[in-house]
Amino acid sequence: MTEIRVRIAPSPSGNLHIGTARTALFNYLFAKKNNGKFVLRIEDTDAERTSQSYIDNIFDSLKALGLNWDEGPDVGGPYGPYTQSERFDIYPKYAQILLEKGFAYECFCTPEELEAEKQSATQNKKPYVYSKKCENLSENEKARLRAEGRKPAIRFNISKVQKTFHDNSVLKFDDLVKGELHMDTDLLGDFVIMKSNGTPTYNFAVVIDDMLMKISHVIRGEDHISNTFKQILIFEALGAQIPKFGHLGMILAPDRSKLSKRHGATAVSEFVEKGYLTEALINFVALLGWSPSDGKEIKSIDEIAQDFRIGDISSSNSIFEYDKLNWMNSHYIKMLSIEELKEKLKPYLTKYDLSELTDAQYTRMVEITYEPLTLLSNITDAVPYFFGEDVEIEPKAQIDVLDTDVAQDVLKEFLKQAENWEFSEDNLHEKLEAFRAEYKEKGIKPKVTMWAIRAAVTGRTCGADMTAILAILGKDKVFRRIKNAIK
RNA sequence: AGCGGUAUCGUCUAGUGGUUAGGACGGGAGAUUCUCAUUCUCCAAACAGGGGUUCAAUUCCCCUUACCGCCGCCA
Repeated sequence: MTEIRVRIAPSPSGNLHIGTARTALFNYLFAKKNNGKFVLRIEDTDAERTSQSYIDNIFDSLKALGLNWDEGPDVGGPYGPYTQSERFDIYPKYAQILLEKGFAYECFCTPEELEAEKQSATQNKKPYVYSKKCENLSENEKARLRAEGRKPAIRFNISKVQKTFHDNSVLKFDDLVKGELHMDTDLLGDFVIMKSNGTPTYNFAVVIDDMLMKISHVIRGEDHISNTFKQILIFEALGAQIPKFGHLGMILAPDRSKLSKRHGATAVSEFVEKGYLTEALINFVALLGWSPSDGKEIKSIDEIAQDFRIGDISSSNSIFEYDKLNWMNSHYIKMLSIEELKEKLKPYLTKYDLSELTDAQYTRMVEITYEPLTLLSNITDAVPYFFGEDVEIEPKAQIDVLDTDVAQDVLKEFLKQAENWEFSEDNLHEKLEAFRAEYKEKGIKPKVTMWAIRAAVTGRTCGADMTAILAILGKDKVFRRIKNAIK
């Protein structure tokens, strides 16, 4: 039995996209489930669009998501290098083999000539297919063209290969997720495998690398289906073993267009900055197309791997809805321990002076404020009143609460009574309960009583547990703020 | 235009030749609470349309429609 080897092959022309992350995840899951290897390969044949910061971002994001690779540019492996730009000496050799076998030919067409072909095709409302006019150039003609200074590209001879290995022009393969797929290869057109500058095109480099790296299963987005037909033909022309293919539906934005910047975050790192937990991201994205056999949706990556069956992946596109992601994120936040939370929340509290709070106070603050968080970043706006001597009063709290006679009365009474209170949480809890009861006697709802205190102390009409807030702030600050609120 | 793919509540999905078509998010109602939130209970919400095949079709086949993707010396 041959080893299961899968790969994720991102192109570093941008930060790691959430869609790429999902593809990586499914590859990872497939490898884990089948005791296979998960390979990372960087596809940077287009130097123009590549940047080191993108490469770093891809590495960091994949790691953060827990999608650790067994072989890759940094960790190496038996089939390296794992960065295509470091493999440029490999591809021409195989192009040469194809040339010699007659499965490829040199093409001297200029961009202008090619453009003209395309133009006439669109004018005649026909799909564009390369004319093959360079297929049978004589050695003399090639020499003449070369003398003109023209550098040839190398094209793959589709029909020649198809005819050599198949009875008719239809090519079929069994897709792991979509079932049997077929295509009339006459419609494909002889595509370039080596550019005139000597670098390979995507379709060629992928095949050479997948072959050399002994990739057994290629799991990728369905936008690659038509490439797959071309790639299978290259495998055949080279006499190589053809991997199994599985094509995943795409992730679409809520408006059913491709998920892009204008829909919000697209890069994993952006989601993380916004305060999404990578565990939530992984869990959510796994549920796009895959569903657990026991119906329990909250699952760790390991649990998902256990239950993973590639054939059960939905073959349709799915829409990326924030509602569920947000719900899931808040769920994962609630599963964090307080110690973990204290650390993870710190990056979002830099605008405050945390040294104002003792560790015990900070702990308590986190305990009483984490529950409503959807994003870790929500903490920023949830806690300003824990810091500084005074507090900013929201207009709503001022007008609806503090400006009322009841509130003014409550505050004055509170000041009087609390003078002798010990500001421990237990004690406050007891005292406040009695305080509320007292006002309830007078026909003032508990809610109204507490609103007055809350508005004066926090500047808001809603927020965390009031007793704990008072205990954390301490008598001095609480009295100071209440006095400020009294007219 | 051509080619390929997909089609179950608004969204992610389960499921079956005979089911009250299930769950989750979101939405609505209520309970709890000092507020927001949490939690709990309940409710509404779907088999794209048309033909077949069959005793029976959401399920199998065909067509239509819609949507997505691909048609580069980008990946």
